[in-house]
Amino acid sequence: MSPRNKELSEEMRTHSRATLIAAARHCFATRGYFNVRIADVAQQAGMSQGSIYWYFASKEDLLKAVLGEAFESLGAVMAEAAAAPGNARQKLDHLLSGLLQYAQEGSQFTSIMISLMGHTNEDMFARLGFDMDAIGLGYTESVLSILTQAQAEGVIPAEHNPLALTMMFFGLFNGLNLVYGQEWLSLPPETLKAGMLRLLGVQN
Amino acid sequence: MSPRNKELSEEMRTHSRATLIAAARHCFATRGYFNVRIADVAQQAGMSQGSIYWYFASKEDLLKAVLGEAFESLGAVMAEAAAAPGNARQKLDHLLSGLLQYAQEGSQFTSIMISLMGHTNEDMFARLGFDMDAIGLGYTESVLSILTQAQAEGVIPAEHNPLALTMMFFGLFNGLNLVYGQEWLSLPPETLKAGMLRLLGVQN
DNA sequence: CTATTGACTGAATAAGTATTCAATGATAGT
DNA sequence: ACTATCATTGAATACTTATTCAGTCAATAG
Repeated sequence: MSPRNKELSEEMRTHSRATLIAAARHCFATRGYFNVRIADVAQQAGMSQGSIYWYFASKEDLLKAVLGEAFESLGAVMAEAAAAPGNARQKLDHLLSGLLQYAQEGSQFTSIMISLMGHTNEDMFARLGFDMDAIGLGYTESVLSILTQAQAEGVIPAEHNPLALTMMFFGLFNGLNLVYGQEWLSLPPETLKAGMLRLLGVQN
Repeated sequence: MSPRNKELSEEMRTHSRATLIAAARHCFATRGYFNVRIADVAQQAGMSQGSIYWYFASKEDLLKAVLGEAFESLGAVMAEAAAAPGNARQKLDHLLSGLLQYAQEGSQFTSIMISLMGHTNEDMFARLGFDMDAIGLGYTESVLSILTQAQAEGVIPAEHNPLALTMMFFGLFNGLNLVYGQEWLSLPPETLKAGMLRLLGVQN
């Protein structure tokens, strides 16, 4: 009286779950959450609609899983740059490179976040269980710590307000994704980095 | 054998149509097109669902009316700055002031556009009858003309690529709206303008 | 007063889509 | 071989929501 052994079962489960999340990420990123049908995700994953409900309670629950990964990986990029050894200028380079790379590899994440951010369905994120203030604060703090170090080292003039710089920096990064999709990444990285550094007031 | 006279009828019509567009603009901007129900717009306008279909063929047709106004008014801001008299530096100031003012007064438009741009439902705009390439090009050209003049006048170093500057500029402006909603407008206008000018490589 | 027109209503309809669930298939211990 | 277990299926269900339409109302010319 026993079924498949534990290991295989576990393996199937993690595999299917990952397949579904990847399919959902792809669909949400390319067509936007509200334009994607559960049937689309199932087809993309090569599974049935019913299976989705074996792993996720609802379409929103699926979105939650996708977004969770997204927030985490973006946060990691920022935190890594802030924690990197070296002077402020090196950390800034680290941050810019990391974000450019993230924009290329993790472009699906950014697309999804953008497609949701536009919808000021205020409590959508809250309903999903995300504390956006806390998440945003985490990102902000990483960049802020680099900028204040840069001011201390005289790389950025002291008269600039670091919080304002951080906001503009995030605005620029997300805005390029918003307006130009992947297209902005075809600009030379040096041009992009130079622009971001100018925005931040970095003296060359 | 005759109804209400023409003038009154016409008046009712334009009034109701404007009311509906305003209601739709408000709803779309605050909750995002896909989260808004026709019933919501009707309630916001204080009219019945049926009335909407007296004036608009469909929900999309209503969106089209709202977006048409949006594109036009944003284009006007850019074109006005480009056509203003004076040197490049003055035109840049004109542009920045215009956009900041637009962001405050016409914030609903920007929110709606953002809520739609996120959805890479490629042909949505085309289905609505908008040629996005042409519209985007119009905006780009206005800014581009100012930037090339600025380079000719030595206000911006010649080594910068004006198209890249334009893209980053649009990215920054839209990104601030995307990430921070109206909140970014509480930063001092001088701080914002200074940041934008730095991004554009303007020498002070 | 009355007939005619056109704006307007809101309940009914039609379409679309998230979710459920009874049935199936696969596996492995007995 | 048998059976318990659990992932999986996909058609049926339940629900949401855009759209329709038969009818109401207000205004006015005759």
